[in-house]
Amino acid sequence: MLTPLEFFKLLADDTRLRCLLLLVQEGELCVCELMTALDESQPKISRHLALLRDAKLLLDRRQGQWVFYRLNEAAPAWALATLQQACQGQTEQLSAMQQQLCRMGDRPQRCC
Amino acid sequence: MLTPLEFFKLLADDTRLRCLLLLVQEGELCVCELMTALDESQPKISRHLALLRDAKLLLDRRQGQWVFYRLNEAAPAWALATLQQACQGQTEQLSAMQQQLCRMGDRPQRCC
DNA sequence: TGAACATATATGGCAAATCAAATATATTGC
DNA sequence: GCAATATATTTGATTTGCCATATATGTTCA
Repeated sequence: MLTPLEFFKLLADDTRLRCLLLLVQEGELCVCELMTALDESQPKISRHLALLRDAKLLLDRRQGQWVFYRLNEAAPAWALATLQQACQGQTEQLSAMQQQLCRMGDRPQRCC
Repeated sequence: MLTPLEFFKLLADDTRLRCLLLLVQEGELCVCELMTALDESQPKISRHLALLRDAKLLLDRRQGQWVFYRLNEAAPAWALATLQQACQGQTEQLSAMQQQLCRMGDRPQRCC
């Protein structure tokens, strides 16, 4: 079970926090989309997503060559609420990342 | 201005998190009360409280030989809401600390 | 009054532990 | 083989705790 301390340690990193908040807004993104939106390297993104998945904050699914990550709605209610609220303290950075996403060409199709 | 990242870094430490959550519940406590409730050394408590005060999450006031700390209600709304919610993920640890407080003899009187 | 002492809190220095980035390499599916 | 993703290793930076000590307030008593 996720404790508040473990949860806040996961949020206390810029890369992980930006991944989480962007996923709160966008619903589901693959690693390459997160790389573009955050402008970070692939191993860096992948490693941090793995930590969030191990803590059961994120769920992943493979679709062809892509792995899509999304928020785990079964996470504790207090944790989900905190993520929602953090978006309000980060609006400008979030919209900058969303613009990066929109400019990205060849985004993978979602299905299933 | 406090960013979500800075805020979560402050919460990502057991001593600071327990201080904050206990202050959310109790309203105002001095250093020696926090030492008793958390069972931690005086320099450790003092140093972490100073970080929280520097970030303007806590306010302090001196009354005689004691320094009382309390939550800064002027902190960002999303931060205050997060603290409230974290209490819900920490109820058993919080009540254990409150019991420690109740057992403490010679607690300083508040005034002003 | 003021000297000596007690209590409460803060801080500086240092060693240990933790965390994150970069690079190289491995795996998986087409 | 290629594209997308995952993992291991090394290295460097940041954080934390502990100890000793400093400061600040209060008390006692001559």
